[in-house]
Amino acid sequence: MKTTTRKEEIIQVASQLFKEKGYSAVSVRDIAEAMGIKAASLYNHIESKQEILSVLILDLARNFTSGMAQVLELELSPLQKIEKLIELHIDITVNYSEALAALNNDWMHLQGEDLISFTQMREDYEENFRGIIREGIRLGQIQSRHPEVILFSILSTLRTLYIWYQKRGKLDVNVLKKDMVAVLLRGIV
Amino acid sequence: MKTTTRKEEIIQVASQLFKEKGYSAVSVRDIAEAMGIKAASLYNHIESKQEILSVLILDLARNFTSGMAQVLELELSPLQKIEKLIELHIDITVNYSEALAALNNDWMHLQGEDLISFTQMREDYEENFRGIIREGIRLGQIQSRHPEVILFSILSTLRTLYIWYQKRGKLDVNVLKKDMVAVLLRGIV
DNA sequence: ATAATTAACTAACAAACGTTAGTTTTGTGT
DNA sequence: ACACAAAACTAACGTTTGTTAGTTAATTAT
Repeated sequence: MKTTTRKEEIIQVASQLFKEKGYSAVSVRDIAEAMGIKAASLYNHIESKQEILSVLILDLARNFTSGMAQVLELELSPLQKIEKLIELHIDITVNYSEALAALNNDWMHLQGEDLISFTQMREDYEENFRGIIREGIRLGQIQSRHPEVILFSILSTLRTLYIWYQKRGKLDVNVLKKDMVAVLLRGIV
Repeated sequence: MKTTTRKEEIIQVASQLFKEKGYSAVSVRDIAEAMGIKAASLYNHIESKQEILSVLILDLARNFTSGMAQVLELELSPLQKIEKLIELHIDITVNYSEALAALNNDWMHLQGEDLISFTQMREDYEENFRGIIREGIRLGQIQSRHPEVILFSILSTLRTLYIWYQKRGKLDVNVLKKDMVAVLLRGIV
């Protein structure tokens, strides 16, 4: 039962092109050509070029949001929660690296309500993450540094992992998780 | 003696727009409007839109390259060299954040020889950084983990610092350097 | 076999794109 | 006041952009 609709195919092909050149530099004719059809034919399946971006980014953003919600429900220490979040990011990186590229680089090209709800989700996600770090500091599990520096250092690494993961040929996900947790939490020294 | 030529003004204005929307999503008419002139007038000062991108990115890339060269010449331990490199990135982030955005996000829109020499500089830079990490591991100063994970974790944080630095209103550069070095080298635990 | 649906096609649109040519305005030094 | 250079202008160019309309071919359901 492999049901990939034509629309999903288009979105997938488009996401690969977006990853390479960015949303604005990819024309609908580029997408069509990559699928071996004419540009106009795309519009039997999609409403607009915008819709592709919207689906790509918002679906993934909801993915992050629900992942965060699940972690927050668990009865874990702050440090263990951060570990879970690192694993969440890595899982998403491995499975949705193209959508992740769009989310990272092209979110500002969303329009109207889409842009608003994305920004909101992103803000909430970061705020939740920050809360976990604060709690970790309060409990003495995390160094008493400005939470913002810690949050940023972890998030920026996780967010750009997709660039690096494809380059360094698919190493084992579980090894990667272990190493990332070690480096991000305990440093390199 | 403040000599900012008109060309430099254009490049600076353009870089701010590129930072917000990316090279491809900014038209020469956008740039002109931001300067209060007509698009055609830009061409009294620049050769092409491409030239703006080229100047922005390659100048900065050479900046990184020479910074790395200086660090390599110093008689320092690997760990101290990494500290210097972190400081180099932070200095560049503070002073050239717009060009840094272009370098990070729009380098793939360089053409011909520019693209080749950028890619080469970037590769060399990373290879030098990797060498320092390897040496640190050899000397037992750095944890014996895959150098690639360490390199990536540090570089991705430093490369995206510009996004975060502007948002969290200009905190003191020296404090930032200290905190970044601490977090990146010694972790958060 | 026929009807209905799906998905491709050609042709064209108005708008926006980077850029060129030729001209006029603005500012500076003599 | 005049000459010269710098920097703006208007007008237009050929392309490319996202998208629509209308039509045809291919597939599936009855």
